[in-house]
Amino acid sequence: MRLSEGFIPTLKEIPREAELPSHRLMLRAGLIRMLAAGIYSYLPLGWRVAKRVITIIREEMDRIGGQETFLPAINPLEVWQETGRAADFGDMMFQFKDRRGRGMCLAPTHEEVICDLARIHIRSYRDLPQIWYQIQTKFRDEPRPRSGVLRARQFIMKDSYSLDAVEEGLDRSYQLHREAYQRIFTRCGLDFIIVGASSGLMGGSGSQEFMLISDSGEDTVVTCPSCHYAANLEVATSVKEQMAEDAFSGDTQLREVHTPGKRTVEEVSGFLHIPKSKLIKSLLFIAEQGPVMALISGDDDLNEAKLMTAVGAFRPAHQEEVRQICKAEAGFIGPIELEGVTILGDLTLTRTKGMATGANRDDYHIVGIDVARDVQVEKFVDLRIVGDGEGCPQCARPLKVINAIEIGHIFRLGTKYSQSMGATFLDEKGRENPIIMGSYGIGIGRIIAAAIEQNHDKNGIIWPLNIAPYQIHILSLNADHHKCQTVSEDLYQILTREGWECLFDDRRLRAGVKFKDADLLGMPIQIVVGEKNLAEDKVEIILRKDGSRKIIAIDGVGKEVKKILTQKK
RNA sequence: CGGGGCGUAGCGCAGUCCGGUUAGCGCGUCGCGUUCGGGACGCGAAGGUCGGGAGUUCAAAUCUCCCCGCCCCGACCA
Repeated sequence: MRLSEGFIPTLKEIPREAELPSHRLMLRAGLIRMLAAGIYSYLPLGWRVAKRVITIIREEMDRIGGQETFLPAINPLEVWQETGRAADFGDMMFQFKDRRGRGMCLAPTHEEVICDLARIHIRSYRDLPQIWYQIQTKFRDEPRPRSGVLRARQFIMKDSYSLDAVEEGLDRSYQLHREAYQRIFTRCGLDFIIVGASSGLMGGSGSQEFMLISDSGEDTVVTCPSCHYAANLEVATSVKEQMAEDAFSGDTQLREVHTPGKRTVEEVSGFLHIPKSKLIKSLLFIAEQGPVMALISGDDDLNEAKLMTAVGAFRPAHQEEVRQICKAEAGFIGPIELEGVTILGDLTLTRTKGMATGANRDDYHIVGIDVARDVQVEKFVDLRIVGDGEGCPQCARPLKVINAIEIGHIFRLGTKYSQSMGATFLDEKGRENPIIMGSYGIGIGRIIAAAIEQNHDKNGIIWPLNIAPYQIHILSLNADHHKCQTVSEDLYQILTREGWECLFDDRRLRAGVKFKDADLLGMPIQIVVGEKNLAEDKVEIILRKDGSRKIIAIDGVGKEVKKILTQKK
């Protein structure tokens, strides 16, 4: 492609709306343009990258026996009501009515559609296993789209679904995907880790995420530098060291103390002169089953994902509800002598003594609590957020808490969807069973953004070879210099004929502009054709990756390019 | 949804507090000339519903109210 003819609008100045390096560079290099919040057009260069990524994904999916389909982006709301996810997604789902008034939506994902196909066509265990996948635009009306293409409202996703007759089949399908994903991300030039994850709205018995470590990431993962433990913060666990000493002993004389106006852990701890770890934070939520109180140590924070796992969907109680249920203001509430509330305690509190918490009476706290003796805890579960430096649950060495970008997620769904939608098959003995499903997603836009996050410098993008929009960028430094023009033109023709994809900067612009654009656009190889070297029938080859330069004879270019591009593959 | 910021030429911004010439600057664009290996220079030109609406006023980019859009923090996030 000639830059003089191409639609590759580069930007010298940083667009105001962009903060992340990847977002800025995607705009500056002319890969994307925003149409509305979280809704982007892919321009020719960006789309070339997307197509490369898609090709890699397609090859690896086909390799594990995946069959590509193309499913509707518009779905009748009904199928989403069957599984209850219309309500789960709520405002996240774009909804509208067709002309007959039928409820429709833009699909945020496709389990329901797959399940519908499966219940119509899968009859026998002989029809299984299956892996169906698609590469499609998905829609989610994110409450807060941000970070460019990383959290968009319309985005391209590869999603696949495995259908199996038996649990071991799911294991195999899951494993196949895991391996395919590793190959996909490796081929895209990404440096990633795999972490244990929460299944969230998807349900199912377990999932893993493919994560790319980056300060720009919106996810938080916990990793152990000593062993292989790695988990999303939502599900991560740890060994909390510091509580050992005085946790299981202390004053157990139960009594109320006057704590006027002392509401927060800070205030109460300071006022009563007891460490924060001896306080119990009592947090009131309204779950579907009714009010729930979560108890955690005063020096911990509640992990809402874990609470969700324990009690299902919930929301914080409103002020009036707190007053009504606990007879006191938030800040003075506690689990003791509390009627009609399900009480969940964090594991670390199980046998603690000498604790303090709210008295369910304004301006009073209770001290001298022996949790086992005094608190009617329904069950003790892990509810706390892991902190940096806490002990690894596997090897006890200090954990690290870091930011990451989620680029893929694989779920063992089980029978959640097949059961609610009646997707069943007959097994060898003629019994009807629900199909066992898995679901596996990859965000194409996220791969692109993540690749840039991981591969750029102050001058621009540094494309990994396999997903670079072009492999070679030829710069003809002086359009008025005859030899410069003919030699660069020849190189462009020859290299293209040899099968390389070339971007050819033949514009009538100053050299500096071309250098800057070449660095910004980030093709792996730059071939500089300029007067100086042409005097000796030579051109310069620059590797974008490390800036290394080599001056070689014009007729040696083909060989040199081949050498560089094939050794990297 | 809560908090904050922003909206003026294609892009980046000044002007708004304290109303008053013809609304500016840099980059980009177009024309002519000089220049030509890391975002050149000179001369000339085009380009604006000052996000939208209503109001106050002799007079509104500027003040008031309402609305819209975008960004950031938080909540949320298969």
